[in-house]
Amino acid sequence: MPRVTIYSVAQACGVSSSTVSRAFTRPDLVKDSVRQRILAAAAELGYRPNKSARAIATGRTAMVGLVVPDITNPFMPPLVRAVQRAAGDHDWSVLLVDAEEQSAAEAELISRLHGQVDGLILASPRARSIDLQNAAEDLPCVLMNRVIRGLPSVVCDNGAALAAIGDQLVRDGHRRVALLGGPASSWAAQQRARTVRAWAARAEVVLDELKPYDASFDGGREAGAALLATGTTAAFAFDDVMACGVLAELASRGVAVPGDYSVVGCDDVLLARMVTPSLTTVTAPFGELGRAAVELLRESVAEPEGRPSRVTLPGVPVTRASTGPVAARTP
Amino acid sequence: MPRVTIYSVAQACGVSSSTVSRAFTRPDLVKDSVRQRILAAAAELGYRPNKSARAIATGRTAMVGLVVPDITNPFMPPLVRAVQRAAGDHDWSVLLVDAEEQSAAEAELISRLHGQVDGLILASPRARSIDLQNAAEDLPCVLMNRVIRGLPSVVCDNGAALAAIGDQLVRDGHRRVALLGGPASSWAAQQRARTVRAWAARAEVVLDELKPYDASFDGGREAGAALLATGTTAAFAFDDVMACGVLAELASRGVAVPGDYSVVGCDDVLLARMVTPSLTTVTAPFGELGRAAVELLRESVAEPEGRPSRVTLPGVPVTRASTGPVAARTP
DNA sequence: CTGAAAGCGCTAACAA
DNA sequence: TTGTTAGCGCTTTCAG
Repeated sequence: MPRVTIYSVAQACGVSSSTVSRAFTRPDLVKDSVRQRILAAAAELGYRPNKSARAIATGRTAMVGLVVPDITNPFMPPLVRAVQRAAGDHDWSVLLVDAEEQSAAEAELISRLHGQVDGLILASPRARSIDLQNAAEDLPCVLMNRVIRGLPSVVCDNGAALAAIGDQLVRDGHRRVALLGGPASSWAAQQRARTVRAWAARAEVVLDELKPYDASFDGGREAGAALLATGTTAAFAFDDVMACGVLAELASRGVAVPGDYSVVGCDDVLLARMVTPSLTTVTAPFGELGRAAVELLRESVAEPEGRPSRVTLPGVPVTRASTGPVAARTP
Repeated sequence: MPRVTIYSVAQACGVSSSTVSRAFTRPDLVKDSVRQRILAAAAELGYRPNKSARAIATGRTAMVGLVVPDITNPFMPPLVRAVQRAAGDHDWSVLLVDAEEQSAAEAELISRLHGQVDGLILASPRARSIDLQNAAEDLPCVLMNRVIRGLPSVVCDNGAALAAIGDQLVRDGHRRVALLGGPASSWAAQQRARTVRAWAARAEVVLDELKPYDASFDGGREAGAALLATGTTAAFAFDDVMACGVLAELASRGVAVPGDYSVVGCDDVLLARMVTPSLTTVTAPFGELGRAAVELLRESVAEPEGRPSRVTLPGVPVTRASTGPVAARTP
């Protein structure tokens, strides 16, 4: 069974291969009647344009590389979905690369993608800025959840949402809250810490910044244990996963949430709804983040030398069951 | 800056382009000294083989399509990672396609991949068997967690593990347990139901099969509510996600787990450790599942007409905090 | 609006 | 062991 190509279709229609090609890529250049005939014959024969051939002829692969530091982090799947959907809207396929938490390996993985994809979306990359900048020399790149000089990026600004949740805490009587920072090297962690600090200053709340914990469930457990010694009545965790660890630790120590202690997460991953109590957190606009990233990447592909854009999307506060009024001190 | 191709490298070395090509693809056919020279020049010039060109010349894209029904299901990320790692070991890239829970769309998505990938791994596909069989006509396919006549597949057998957990339940005094089946159309759900039934018969335990619930957190909540009316003291949930829903519902109704009721999940996704109490469940051997799938796919690509193999890997029981002895009836 | 022809970068006989 | 020569399937000038 010989493969069906533009030539088979052309022959079947009595036109030249170029006309068939045009019928698919520049339909406006082909007379209506002819185009119809071609499309019909193509469908009939089961013709599928060969992507590789097209790629080699045009220099475009119609693929975008999506590099994630850790696909098992619940933040990623919704993001992957969003990116993929947005990419699909432009007939781009997504080549997924999971760095398996090896930040040092990211650069290497990225360089492997060269020539295979038209551009890269780097979701919360952990590699060194310099390596990322180098990677971007070769290939259009868009960052998500990180900002690096000279590169386009889309980030989520949780400042207002965290402040709103903080204000509610204050109304609930909390006067002293803890901040559980994420890894010091994480851009998002720095960002969130900064906005929480700013809020605390404004709200005249005492903020206890605990040492950075790992952005993981176990990191959260550690943090949860440490929390108890602080005299705080509420905590902002770096993200939902860490917050879950805090919840688990508090539960194991018989501390009631939100009765005795309030916990705030961030990102609103699926998990946030699944734990008991469900987490008060900040919903990341996954869909829009993905769309924006793809949009920026298209710009960057179209105009590699253009000035890098930055898109900032606000997170949305959601109050659930992990926060509440400070318990009346019953001695 | 002209792109660097085998020709640039050839010229730089004073050899022909084919020799350069060989130096990369069939190094054994090139004299050592020459190969060294070529590799050095290539590195110097920053040569990267163009995948599309190679694909069009060889008919192989070195890509595998990984189709998942729902990337946000926590079962998938570890599987994606495993497949990707195994694929990478053979220098295959992974094109990820998330069907976004639209089982009807799967077939369409699959057919889009035709020509773009050398083969397909379909993880827990929900499309109709006939559509999947048709897809496989065009393209080597391997199924995961589903068995369809004529297609190679790798599945996880949780029978022994579930039985072991069940036996422990019996030792803990449980005499009547519930089975929360997943969606009736799910192969895995049928499979699990079957093995639990078999165990119950053997163990002489009364099994209450509740109507199929959605394999989701909310499905689990519903199930949890229904459970209370059954007179059972323990339940096998279809998977961990559903089990989490059950936990949440029981918690909200003041039912202590495992004090008043025991809950068993399945798969051991990250989530299983994060909930309180942590879930007794069956660990799926993700790494091996991924490796096996890639291995079968390679066979299938090499020998499209070969008899389809089947690999079955056993799940491993893990006892955590969601199961325990039946509470003494205190009237 | 359509066809002829020249590549895109690489591989794979076939010769040498 | 190496070079020559055709392609792979598609796009894209350039003529017509």
